[in-house]
Amino acid sequence: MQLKRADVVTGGLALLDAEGLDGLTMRKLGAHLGVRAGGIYWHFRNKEALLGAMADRIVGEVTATPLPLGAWDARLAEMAHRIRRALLAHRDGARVVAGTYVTEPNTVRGGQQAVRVLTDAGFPLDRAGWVVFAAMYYVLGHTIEEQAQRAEGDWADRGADLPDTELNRAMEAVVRADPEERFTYGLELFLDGVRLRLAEVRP
Amino acid sequence: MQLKRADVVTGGLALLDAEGLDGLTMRKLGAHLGVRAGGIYWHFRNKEALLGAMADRIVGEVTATPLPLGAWDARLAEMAHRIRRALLAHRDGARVVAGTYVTEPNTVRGGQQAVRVLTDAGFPLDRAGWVVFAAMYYVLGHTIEEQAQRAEGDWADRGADLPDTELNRAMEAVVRADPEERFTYGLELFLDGVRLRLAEVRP
DNA sequence: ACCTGAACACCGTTCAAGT
DNA sequence: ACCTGAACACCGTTCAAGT
Repeated sequence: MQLKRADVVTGGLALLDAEGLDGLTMRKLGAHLGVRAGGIYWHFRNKEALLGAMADRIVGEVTATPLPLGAWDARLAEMAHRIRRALLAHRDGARVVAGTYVTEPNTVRGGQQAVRVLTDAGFPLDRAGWVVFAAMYYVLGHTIEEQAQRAEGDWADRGADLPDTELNRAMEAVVRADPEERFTYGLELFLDGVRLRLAEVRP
Repeated sequence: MQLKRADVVTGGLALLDAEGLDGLTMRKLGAHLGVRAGGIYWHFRNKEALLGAMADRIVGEVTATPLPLGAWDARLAEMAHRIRRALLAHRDGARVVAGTYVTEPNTVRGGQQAVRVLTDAGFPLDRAGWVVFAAMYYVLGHTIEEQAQRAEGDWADRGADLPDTELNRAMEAVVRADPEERFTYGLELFLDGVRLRLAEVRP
């Protein structure tokens, strides 16, 4: 059976889960697919293009099922949580997605959906775009660190050589906290700002 | 003259500016320093450790000059802007810093300073840590994309193949907007949330 | 203490040639 | 159309040996 573009993406994600982003090489992927490394280049211009397609597949989970109806802020929060979960579903998923840019179909669809949630609520179109990008930066940053922490078991020891001051203990407590709760907290700070702006525009 | 740890970091940053993160190799850095690649390993355990030291030097700019006195939110905003500027001062600076973790001295000092700004304002210590990390995710995410955009001149063409709908034009307008203005807007959304939380705790 | 020389075990990418 | 074989130009890291 001949290889299709989608098979390469599927194989890439399987290899990603098995070896992580740093272990994802064209040679290993070729072996996994029963092909020499060079053969992949018939399907993808280069490794970056393949990673872009993988990223779009990961992000595709977000728009796979329709967003539940409800208040705009609940819908936006739901989207943010879905993105986080989609990224967490694959090893180094956040790093893969962070390294690619907006032009793939699922990513574009997701961005548009988020913008529409805001404009439907009365938010001006241009500022809605700014809000969506800003939120995405937060989600990516948070999840990248979550996965970095998950990868290295020795994260609890980070800063073990630091003096035991109240401040240092507070910093260490951050990385020991429940990631989901911490994610939600930061997301809500952000949404508070959006709510205020919306109240100004449409009182 | 013999090489010191600090010289390797300085040379690393010079090479980073010249070649970007992907062009920063141990061999090229060795050549730049008048040393074989292997020689660097006497000063740093591996490349990751070197990048960590470079990241801390970049971030060191933030605490180099004392924070002006004033309201807590103005001080926090000033720190965020300083971090952004420090990252922008070196090619791929944001990616370098995002790839390292909290334990280097300047990074720790900066984090502590930010936490103290919040606790001095009456914010509880543990939540202050959450806020500082969340803000850092936003700053890093924003600046990574800013620098990716700066690197590839063809960013304006991204999505040129997309249908010319109102939504797509809005998305494209985001990347064409003034980055500093966009950065400030997102930061303020975030600070609005913090202000609200502070008003709850200490009315 | 600080670095060289040389090797080890890899990379991404290209491209004539095969089927 | 789809892939092989083989090469090109690199990597990070290690380590005996030199000074």
